[in-house]
Amino acid sequence: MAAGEPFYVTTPIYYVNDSPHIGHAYTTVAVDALARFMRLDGRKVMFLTGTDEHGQKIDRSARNAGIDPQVFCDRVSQNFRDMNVLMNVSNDQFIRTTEPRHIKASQALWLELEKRGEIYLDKFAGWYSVRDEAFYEESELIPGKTPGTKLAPTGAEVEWVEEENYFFRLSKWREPLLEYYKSHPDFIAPRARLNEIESFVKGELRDLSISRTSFKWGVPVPGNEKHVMYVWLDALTNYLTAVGYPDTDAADYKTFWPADLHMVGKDIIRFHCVYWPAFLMAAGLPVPKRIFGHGWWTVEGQKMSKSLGNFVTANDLAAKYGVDSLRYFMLRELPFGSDGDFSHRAMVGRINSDLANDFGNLAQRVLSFIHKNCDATLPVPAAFTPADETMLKAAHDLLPKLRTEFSEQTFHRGLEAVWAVIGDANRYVDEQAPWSLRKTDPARMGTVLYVLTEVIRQLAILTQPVVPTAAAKLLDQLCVPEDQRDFLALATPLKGGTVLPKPEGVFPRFVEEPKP
RNA sequence: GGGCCUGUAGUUCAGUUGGUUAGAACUCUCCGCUCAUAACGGAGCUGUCGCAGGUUCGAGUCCUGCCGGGCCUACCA
Repeated sequence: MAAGEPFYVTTPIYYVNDSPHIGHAYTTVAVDALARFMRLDGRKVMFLTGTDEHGQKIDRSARNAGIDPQVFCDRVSQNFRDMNVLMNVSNDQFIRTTEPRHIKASQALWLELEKRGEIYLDKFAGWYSVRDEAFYEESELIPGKTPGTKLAPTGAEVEWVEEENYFFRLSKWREPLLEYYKSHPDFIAPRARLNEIESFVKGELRDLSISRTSFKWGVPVPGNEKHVMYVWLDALTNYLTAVGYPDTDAADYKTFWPADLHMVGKDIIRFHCVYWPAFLMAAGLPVPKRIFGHGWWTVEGQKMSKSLGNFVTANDLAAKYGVDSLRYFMLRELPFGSDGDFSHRAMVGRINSDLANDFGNLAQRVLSFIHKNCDATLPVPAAFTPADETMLKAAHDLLPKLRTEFSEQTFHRGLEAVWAVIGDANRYVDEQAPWSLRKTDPARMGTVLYVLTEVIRQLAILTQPVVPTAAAKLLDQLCVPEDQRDFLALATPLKGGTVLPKPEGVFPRFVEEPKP
């Protein structure tokens, strides 16, 4: 991949009806790790996240709280910004769908679709769920608790709605979508999601209702102010807004569109893999390169829900386990894309085994040895032995491997590869036994310590995307200047003779609170 | 009803186009080391690879049926 090549990656915009929980943190952290990786690899990155602030649900929530919807959105949107700061997220932009630039972009996209004959006005009637933002067939409904009421299959309340709606000619895009999936086999990931989407599109694709008249909290439809735009049309457009649309001559638009990756939870892949590319094709705009639908976390084996009261916020977890540990856990614990379980036991296992014992202790045992036995000075190496070369090569071979894994979002495999080298390094310490060499061959001891320190430097540089704070501390301890921490710097080895500060552990063990 | 995915050591998972004694990590046991965050290294233990058939010289790996788990989607009421 050429240096300076653009990389545009997004999280979904989060619906401000929720407060940030582990699921939001998960998506954002994955994208953050990817964005950091690409920046370190010399790519020109645009990392976008933000909040989705329109729709009837929000309107009602605000009204229930007795406040203006905009005030409500301001308040809740701030929670997501706070989460980003807390989780050490390096987003380049934070977009809100209530911003003027976004309203402008959404209306421009609407007008473009209208101009191309992709939108028509029709009468629509059906059972509508405010919570799900969706219409249901009569046959799908289940009886509610009180006689006469009906519920959606999701358990949400539905109401009979009759209104005049604008429709998008989705049905027309069935074939082009199927062709696009076929010619872009990496468009939908993981693979299993592609099958789902394909079978959905192969069925009957109905035209999509894309406006509402029953409430006002949304982007007004240009030319017909009785209507506001369907929230998903409004929401998806955020990815264009952020790069300057409708100004297709804008520098950011030209650089970054189409997006390289939209990372989303598996619940919203249909909107991203069907509606979004259809809107774009219909508007004559390029389609994003890839949609990744990741899985869900359960908590201690149970589905997370408000009613069960096991709702885990990002704040709680970060406070309890630490931000780096949490980030590492989320990306390492399960194959990225699959569902997984978040348990205290598994979390502590990762912290203590992988971070503290393997990586943290490797750095500590080496650096502290240098501190005590080499006047705190990094030794100048003599000629390398085959064992040294093997050790160094293992570290050098990581970057190409990580490039592959990160570009496919198989973060767990990338981390596994890094930890394999950490294991090699721990073995190398034992085999070389610098504590014995200290008495028999101090020069050789120096070379061994140098090799280890150099390997630790590489490991620290490579783990920055996942554990940015700890990796930075480690690089500080190696006296690596701030501008020597990108992947290009991997090729420039440490210079012997540097005086190193007294080392401190960067990954503390998690110690259980004694039971009272 | 149709479709997709899935069921492998106590746990979480790998197992490439079917090929010699089924692997890793964590846990556990023993041994070694003593630089280090009671950390590191080595060895070992545990499996009828969901069940039953079939194809094959040979199947965890392909086919059929059944059982269990998850998901998408349709329809009748």
